[in-house]
Amino acid sequence: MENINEILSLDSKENTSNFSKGDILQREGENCSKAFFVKKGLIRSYTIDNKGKEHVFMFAPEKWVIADIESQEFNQPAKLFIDCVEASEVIILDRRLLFKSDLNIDQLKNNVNLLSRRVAVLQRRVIMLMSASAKDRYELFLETYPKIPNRVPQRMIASYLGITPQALSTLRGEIARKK
Amino acid sequence: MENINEILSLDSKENTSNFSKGDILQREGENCSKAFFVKKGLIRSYTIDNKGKEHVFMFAPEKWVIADIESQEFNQPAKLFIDCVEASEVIILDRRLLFKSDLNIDQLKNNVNLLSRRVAVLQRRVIMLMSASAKDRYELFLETYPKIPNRVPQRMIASYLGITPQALSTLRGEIARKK
DNA sequence: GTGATTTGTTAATCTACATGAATGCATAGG
DNA sequence: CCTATGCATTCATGTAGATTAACAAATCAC
Repeated sequence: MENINEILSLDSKENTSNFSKGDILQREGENCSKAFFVKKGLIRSYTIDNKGKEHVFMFAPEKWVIADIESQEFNQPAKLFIDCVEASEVIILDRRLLFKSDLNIDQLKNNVNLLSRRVAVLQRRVIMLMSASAKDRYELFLETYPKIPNRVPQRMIASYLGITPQALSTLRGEIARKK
Repeated sequence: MENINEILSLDSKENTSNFSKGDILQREGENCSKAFFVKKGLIRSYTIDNKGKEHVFMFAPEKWVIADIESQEFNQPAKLFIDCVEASEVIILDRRLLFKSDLNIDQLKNNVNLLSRRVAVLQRRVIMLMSASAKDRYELFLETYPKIPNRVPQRMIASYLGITPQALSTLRGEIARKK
């Protein structure tokens, strides 16, 4: 969701809110018509499975948008939690504003591009999850989010990769030893 | 990509082509501006990793659309192969027609919805790949594609699930024994 | 039809990663 | 300041699924 000119132009019409580290913007089960644009800080979305285990779906550093598109699209209560990894400044957008209202052709084309980009990123992630080892996935994470590894606790990175913090620790140990 | 009225309306302007089982519609490395709408039959997309192993990305039975959106979006040569699991009748669409040309507002809104749906499906698949066991993934596959399990070779289902054919065979054995 | 290749199944062994527990550090609250 | 809780790391052990191999059934080529 890199092209953000349009979103920023909505800034004046929408609220910018400030949140502290750990604040929860959306809980599982809630009605979720909101999307969150990160002006400053770092937020993440995640599920909690039936064994109580967290699975980080994505991180959103500055200028990224985060939303529970699956639940919105199927008109279901939220499947994802969204909370702040750092203190953050967030523009809260109504999803209907982004996708449904009386936008003009250029805005709609822009949205088509935003969504295509999102599909592309997810396609890559699915292929990666199916075919790559934990080490390869860690390396792709570093590429995808080059600026955030030192801002995110190890356990969240592990959760994003689909492995345990212990496995990530061992992995990092091996990588460090090789260099 | 369930809402297909618009696509079907393009039918007359576009070519319908017939393919035999095994025919390849797109190869890795090719320029890929096409999307494929399946009128009849069954096609799939997949990657081949650097160890020569296939990973099925998705199946497209009747009325589904398949395309390598990642490569198109980033203007790269195709990452995905696309071929026919069964003899198929396919409408070949130019991606630019679907996403880029002078469409009217309703058509663009429709495309936004198609892409949102696609994002939603991929979000679900990512979460599933991260958190679910092979057995759970198999059950979700049966839900996602209720009509095709008997039309697709086991090895392709295994590949879609991210496991080996042997593991799937054992799994199916266990499920059958329990019933 | 016949032989050859591909497919699905079962079983033995191997391995990447999970799980559980112990330890040293850090950060937070009183 | 001290204690408590959480976090990262390491190690011992467990396990889901990979790998390899063998074989039967199905499909393909001719």
